[in-house]
Amino acid sequence: MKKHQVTIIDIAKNLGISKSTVSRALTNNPNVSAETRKAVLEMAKSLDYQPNMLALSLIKNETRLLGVIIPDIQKPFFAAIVSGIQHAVGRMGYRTIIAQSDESPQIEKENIQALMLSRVDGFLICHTRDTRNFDHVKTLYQKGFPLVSFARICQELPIPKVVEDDFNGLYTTTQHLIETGRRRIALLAGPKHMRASKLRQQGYMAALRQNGITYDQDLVEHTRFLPEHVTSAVHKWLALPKPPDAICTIYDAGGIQIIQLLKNKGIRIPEDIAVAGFGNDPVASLVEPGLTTFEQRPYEIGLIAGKQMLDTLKKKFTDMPPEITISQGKLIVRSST
Amino acid sequence: MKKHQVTIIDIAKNLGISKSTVSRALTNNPNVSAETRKAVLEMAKSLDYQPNMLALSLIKNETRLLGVIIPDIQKPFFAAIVSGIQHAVGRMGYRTIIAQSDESPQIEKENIQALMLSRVDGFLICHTRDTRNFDHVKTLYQKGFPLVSFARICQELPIPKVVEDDFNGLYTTTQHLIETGRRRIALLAGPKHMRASKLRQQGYMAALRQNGITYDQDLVEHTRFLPEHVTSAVHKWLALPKPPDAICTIYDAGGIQIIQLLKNKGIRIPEDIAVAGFGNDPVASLVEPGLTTFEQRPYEIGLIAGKQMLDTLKKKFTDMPPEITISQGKLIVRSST
DNA sequence: TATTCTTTTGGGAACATTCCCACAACCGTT
DNA sequence: AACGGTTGTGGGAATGTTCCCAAAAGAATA
Repeated sequence: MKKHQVTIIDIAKNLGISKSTVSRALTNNPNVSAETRKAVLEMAKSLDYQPNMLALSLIKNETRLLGVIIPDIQKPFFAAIVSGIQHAVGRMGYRTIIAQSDESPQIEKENIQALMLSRVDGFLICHTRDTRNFDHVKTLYQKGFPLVSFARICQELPIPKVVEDDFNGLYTTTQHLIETGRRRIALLAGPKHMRASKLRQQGYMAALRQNGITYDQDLVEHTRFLPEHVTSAVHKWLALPKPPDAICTIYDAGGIQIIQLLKNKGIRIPEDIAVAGFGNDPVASLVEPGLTTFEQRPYEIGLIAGKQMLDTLKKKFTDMPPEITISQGKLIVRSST
Repeated sequence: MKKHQVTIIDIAKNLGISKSTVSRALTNNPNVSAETRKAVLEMAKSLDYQPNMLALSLIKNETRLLGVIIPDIQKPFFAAIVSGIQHAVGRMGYRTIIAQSDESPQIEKENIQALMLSRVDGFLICHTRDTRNFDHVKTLYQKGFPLVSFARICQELPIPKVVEDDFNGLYTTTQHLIETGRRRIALLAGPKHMRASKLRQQGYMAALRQNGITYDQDLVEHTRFLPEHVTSAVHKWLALPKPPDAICTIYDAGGIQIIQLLKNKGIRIPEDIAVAGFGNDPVASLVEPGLTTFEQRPYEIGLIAGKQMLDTLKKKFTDMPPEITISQGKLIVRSST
């Protein structure tokens, strides 16, 4: 079944020369006579020789493979980032191994350890919503692996980071809601410990403060991005003596679910309650009414992250501590507000 | 920067024993005394030894890496398949390198050649919508690479194939439209040479025939899945002396676009024209009206394809020619029909 | 013709690991 | 005491490649 693979030694034997000479001919080394090179190239072609990258990797200790750790490839946001990363690093001959953590910190850790053993040349990591311990990434850092952190970043290491326009996104969205006459604006946030959620909430609070609206703790709910959390948050808000006249969320899927819930209850959007999201997922424009949302460009985030990885691999960042890069976004107003 | 990596030779030197013995202790080979094994394990731990999979791969000529070739990871259909594949093969310690062809047959070919050089252990391939020449896959087959073809399959090789419920899907959908009183049913198909498109069209035609409806060539349009093709098809149909009272498509994105187009023209759905899709993309339930569609389970397709790959790797299919597997679907009726 | 310089080639180490073979040490049996 | 068996260990080949060093062959100079 599996026949002997053709090696440079086979070429050498067939031509009665040494493997060193064959290697030179194949690698464009100048120290070969023109006729020898020609003979080697022809023989390589006729034997259908394929270089064995494994042997090369072993010598150079470089695989040209990058590990990409994401929670879930089925989320359009992550799929777009992966696409961006691949297009950025593919030009330089790097391939990516995608590993999904399924939002489990344990699996995230296992994936990283497995890819470390596979000797990938670097890691691009987006943590699970529950990752709070970063020891596994610190180990990577100590071992000298090039690292780039994106979206849900690790702040405890001096590595390149690419994030969304968190603060500004919710600041702008909240500002827009206030400008359209809303005063009791609820916020569907994420896990309390999560950096992006905290920043987005700060943007929301800053807009309220700037417009002289007092912050009402009852109008802010924290979720772990699960549908049941959204349902209970909405029910809680609707049961308030003074229910909100607008709800903004830190993620589109939550906004879309809220639209469905409110429609089912016969509540008019945006007349009774306005709804806004974050991210501009492909679905945001398809729901009825269209979801007002702060656009993010995940593909661009991937491109930037990939670029940063290439720079790190070229050791451009030997001294200067790598900065955090914010991918700008903009508000897209649709009929939900 | 990059310090010397710890090898079994370092362990051997530190303990004053040979590398063979260290190797045995580390691989649970029985021919080591209990005390030696203990000493080796402790030393390995204290030196933070990490086995080098590259060397192992070189010896065994096996990387535990699989190449997955898809057109576009940003399409939910392919993202779900990838997820299924990963979960199926991950259990057996296989990792996947995802390569996107961006619907370009040329890039598809280049990706396959690059991954071949990287010595992946097998390929799971979904071709571009324009791939008609399969020489690159035949080369792979001749070289003995395990192959699995899914969704847009290559029919010219005796390899495992996993496909959607093509014929039945459009047969059932068309049948449903007829049962709800439709008589002039248009079909938005795909490229003429594409197997899935042909089969789906056959399902559509079979349902018409069985109900005594004569096939009208004017009601069938072929697209390359681009939005502009959809627009011109719809315009053409609406300009007919007797426009259709239903439109079914072989992909959800087309159906959704048609819904938008008709709504913009003030045409009522489903009263004036009913619309049906294929695939049950996540968005199908979110548009208004909800898109009736024939559900496919891409995650399941991925699981099956991954399973078939594992079987092929275990050489289960030495003799029997591998069959084509059809992932069953079912009609989901929503308010667009 | 001898000497130096350049070009081309071959031999072997190195990368990290496993596996086969040989040998030593120890044990029990005759 | 000699023999056969088991158990633990070391040495070296093998995987496919590159790279360094030495040497051979050829060309150019004195």
